[in-house]
Amino acid sequence: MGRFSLTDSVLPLVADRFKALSEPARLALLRALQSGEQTVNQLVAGTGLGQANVSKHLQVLYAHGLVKRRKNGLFVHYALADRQILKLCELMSSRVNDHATGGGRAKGRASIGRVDDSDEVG
Amino acid sequence: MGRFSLTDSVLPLVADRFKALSEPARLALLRALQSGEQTVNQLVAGTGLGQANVSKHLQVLYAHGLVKRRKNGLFVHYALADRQILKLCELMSSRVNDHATGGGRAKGRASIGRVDDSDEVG
DNA sequence: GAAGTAAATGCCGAATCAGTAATTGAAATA
DNA sequence: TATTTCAATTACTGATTCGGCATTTACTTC
Repeated sequence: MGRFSLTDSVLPLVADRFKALSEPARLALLRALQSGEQTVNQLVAGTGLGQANVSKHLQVLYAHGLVKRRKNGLFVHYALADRQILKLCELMSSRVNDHATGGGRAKGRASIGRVDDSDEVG
Repeated sequence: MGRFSLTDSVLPLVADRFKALSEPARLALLRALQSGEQTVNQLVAGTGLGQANVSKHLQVLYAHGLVKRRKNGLFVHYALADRQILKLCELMSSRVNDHATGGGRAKGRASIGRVDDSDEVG
């Protein structure tokens, strides 16, 4: 197929994946899973979110392949599907730092390939 | 600061950034800007979206530092803020491929560091 | 100044989504 | 069997957001 994987047909799917990461609660869950798998109760305790809320967010993460789960008696242990997810989050986090701290003007960090800088509209 | 940039205070900001990418229309706009800067009208023609719609989505992208703009008379030219954005999208796109094609079971692609594989709940 | 074009904004209806409470389902235990 | 506990689901509410239409703003040209 094409050199660019961002075809029309996958746009909604990619958007959906990003949407799965567009909630602080879900990011908090992923972060909590950094150290290893945890039960729903542990995640509830660790994040301070409600049980139903955590459960629903976990369904979303699972449906999008961001976490996997393992059942053991009464408990369901959730874990990151892979570590690449955190990479994505941290990558975005550094972008946030760039934009928030510098207000857009690079401070010497990242900003690969500026296109043009003529003048900015107010 | 910590080794992990995903602190509590940045969670909402990171989530917001992901949310900015969680719309097919906005992804289509970013993709259209791959080849270089374009005016709003060009983007309207290229994406098939309405003018007001495009304009609003561009405001979102701009507010999050994903695109920059340059005014020239009547026209406003938009361009990608940097190429890293596309990297993020393509990274996510390949994840989508992984999950959609394989249904979760890795086909030999990616999937860095599986945590555990005991049994999955239905 | 009047007219025309490009882009942004305001308003509206429809749809989506987060959070909570209450209920249900599943599994261990008495 | 009855009870308890963990997790998932349902129903509901409030808030957000997308998209389109109409309008306004900014700028050029006549």
